[in-house]
Amino acid sequence: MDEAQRSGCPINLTLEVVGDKWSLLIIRDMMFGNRRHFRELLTKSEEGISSNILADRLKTLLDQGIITWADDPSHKQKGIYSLTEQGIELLPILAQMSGWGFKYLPVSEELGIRAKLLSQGGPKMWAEFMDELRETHLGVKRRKKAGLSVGERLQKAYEKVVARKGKK
Amino acid sequence: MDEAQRSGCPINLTLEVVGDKWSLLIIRDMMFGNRRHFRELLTKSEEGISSNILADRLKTLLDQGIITWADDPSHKQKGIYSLTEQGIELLPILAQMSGWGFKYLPVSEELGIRAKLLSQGGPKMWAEFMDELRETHLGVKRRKKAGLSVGERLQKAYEKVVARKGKK
DNA sequence: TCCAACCACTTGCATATTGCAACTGGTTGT
DNA sequence: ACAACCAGTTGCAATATGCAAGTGGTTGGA
Repeated sequence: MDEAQRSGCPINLTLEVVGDKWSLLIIRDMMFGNRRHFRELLTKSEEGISSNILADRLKTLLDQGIITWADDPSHKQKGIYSLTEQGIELLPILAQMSGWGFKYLPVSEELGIRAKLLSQGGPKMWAEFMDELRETHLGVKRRKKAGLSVGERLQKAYEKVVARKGKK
Repeated sequence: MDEAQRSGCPINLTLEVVGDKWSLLIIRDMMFGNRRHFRELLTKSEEGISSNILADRLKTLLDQGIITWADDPSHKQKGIYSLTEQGIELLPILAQMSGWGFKYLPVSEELGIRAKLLSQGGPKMWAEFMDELRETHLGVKRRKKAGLSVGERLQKAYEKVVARKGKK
């Protein structure tokens, strides 16, 4: 990793941290797919990241304070990666990217449904989802809302599309 | 450019289009700095992109329908690059990145002031700025609002910080 | 107890992308 | 007529990425 930065512009600095093709996908999988172990991130992602790149990116994200690492008490070798508050606050960026991609790019139906819901839900839904992430990743308790969580709603919608497509 | 895509996920697709270290900086300079010619983008950016990379990225952005190119009637060699609606709608992504970078990264004071204002202004200010961009880049007339435009306000704020820092 | 499967990576090497500097061919203003 | 400006292109070195295989260890079941 190089330390020389190109400029003090916030957009530039953000791009220097997460502006590559993989970092935000790892964050996405941690947020929406609840992938927390190395192996999960490696094998359960749509895109097939290779292990050396994944290792390198996780290291960078750790250094940057976007994720943290902890032992998994259930397994001596497993570690659990968690998002920090800083990492959780990347959600609005992902949500905006998701909405833009959904509008202008050839998104697949099953993977687009989340983008659609998230986009329709707007900042209010994002804030709710971020609160859920704070609970899962930071252990911050929150008041139970009535009905399904945002995470659950997104998951259900995804599964519904997959089921429907499988039937056809 | 390769055509093989990694997945139909909207976030992934967006990253494949603008997920490199330069594309969004070019868009940023077109939006906030009103850089419209090759030479302006090349020399007046904070970061110092090299000409071959700039040429390559402009080509990609053209192919993707994010910008357009037109002759500059005032100069036979000059071309003018403009944002399309699709390009203008990248603003919320830039605004979110800007806000996140401002909050968590070592942003310089003069370059951070825009991020701060844009973040405080929220989606309403972004929408107004996008309307201004539609006027400048697409020729869409809009109703004049009272007072300074968002673009002008951001520019004034920037100049004010620069002037103050120069004095010290 | 043994062994296959799983765990988190690391290593070596080929390929692709980036970055620098110089260069091209043309236009504009004085 | 000539220097400065215009939009790039070219060649090459340095860096980053991607693939496949390997490392050293843990776990769970027969």
